[in-house]
Amino acid sequence: MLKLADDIQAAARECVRAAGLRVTTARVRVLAELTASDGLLSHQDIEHRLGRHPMDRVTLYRVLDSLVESGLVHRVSGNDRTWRFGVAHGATGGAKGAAAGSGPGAVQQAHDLHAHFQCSDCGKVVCLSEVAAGRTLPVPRGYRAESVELTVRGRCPRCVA
Amino acid sequence: MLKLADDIQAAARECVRAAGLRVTTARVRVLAELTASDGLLSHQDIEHRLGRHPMDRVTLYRVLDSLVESGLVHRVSGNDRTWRFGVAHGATGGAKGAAAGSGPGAVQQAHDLHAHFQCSDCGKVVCLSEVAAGRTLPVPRGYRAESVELTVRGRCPRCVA
DNA sequence: TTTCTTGTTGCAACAAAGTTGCAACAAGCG
DNA sequence: CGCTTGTTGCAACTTTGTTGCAACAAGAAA
Repeated sequence: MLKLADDIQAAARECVRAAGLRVTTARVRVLAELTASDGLLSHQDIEHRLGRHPMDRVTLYRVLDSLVESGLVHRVSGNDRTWRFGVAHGATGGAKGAAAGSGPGAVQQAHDLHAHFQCSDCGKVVCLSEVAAGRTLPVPRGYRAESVELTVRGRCPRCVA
Repeated sequence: MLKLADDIQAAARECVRAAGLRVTTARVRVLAELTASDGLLSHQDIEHRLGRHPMDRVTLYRVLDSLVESGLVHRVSGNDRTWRFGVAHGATGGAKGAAAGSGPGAVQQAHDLHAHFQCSDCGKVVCLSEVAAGRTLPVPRGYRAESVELTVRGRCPRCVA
């Protein structure tokens, strides 16, 4: 357990450095937390997970900003008006995969096609790995499409009951 | 022009009543404003459009709530963390064109497949009418899909330049 | 190791967005 | 016309995100 946590921590540190950012404890902790989670985390989720040794709200905002900007993390807005953050795949180099195997949702693709699932009950968001949606979509003339975001809404296993 | 505005107003009034809600000026004004707009409107947009004779912020929140709950209006969250509101298709029975009655019955339309376009520059959101996306999407086992939301991001005609 | 530079953190104060409780009011019904 | 009940507006509050600034630490160089 602690071993795994250390692995994630180390991988996170490596990622932060590789991204050309200064390796600060704040960044490493946040990235590690995101890596350890199975779903995307809201700002508040992260604050909770930091438990004791909390970090200033402002710092968390700025840390997330820097991680997103550097491409290590991506940001998704669910339909509940809150941002959620998750590690951009490829970023962690499989830090978690090494320990957990590549289960469902292990692969995330380019930013071009985000596919997510959000539970309409508990609000949890997870990445859907391989949803092949038509890449070319008809938009009215005059509009220029750049990317597509696809969100499936429904119940997660926990809330299906 | 004023004629058209009156038509929209009257149609809105009719819709509110058909939805089983009390016909109040606040509701009618908001619904008319949404009907008259070509794109979706944020909370703030609506406040602006109310111009003089503004309405209390709280009231606007509650009016929008009631309209959404009754199915007259639908709510979309763009990627800028704000909700936008638009008349649910079929709700106004084409009030913008012909203000006659489409009868009491045909009020609500399928929420199943929302397709929207959001300009990454100015943030404007419009409904894409006929985007046929595969209805069946593969979700991990244990999850139950209920609806799909599809958002295309790019540049609107005004921001393409 | 020590020192220096520069990006980062935490604090305080602020701004924006949304919610709650309550008294006054008006829509719809008889 | 008057009654009942849902609606409105106000004030106060909570949540969420931002800005300016002084203190601090990461990384590189001495």
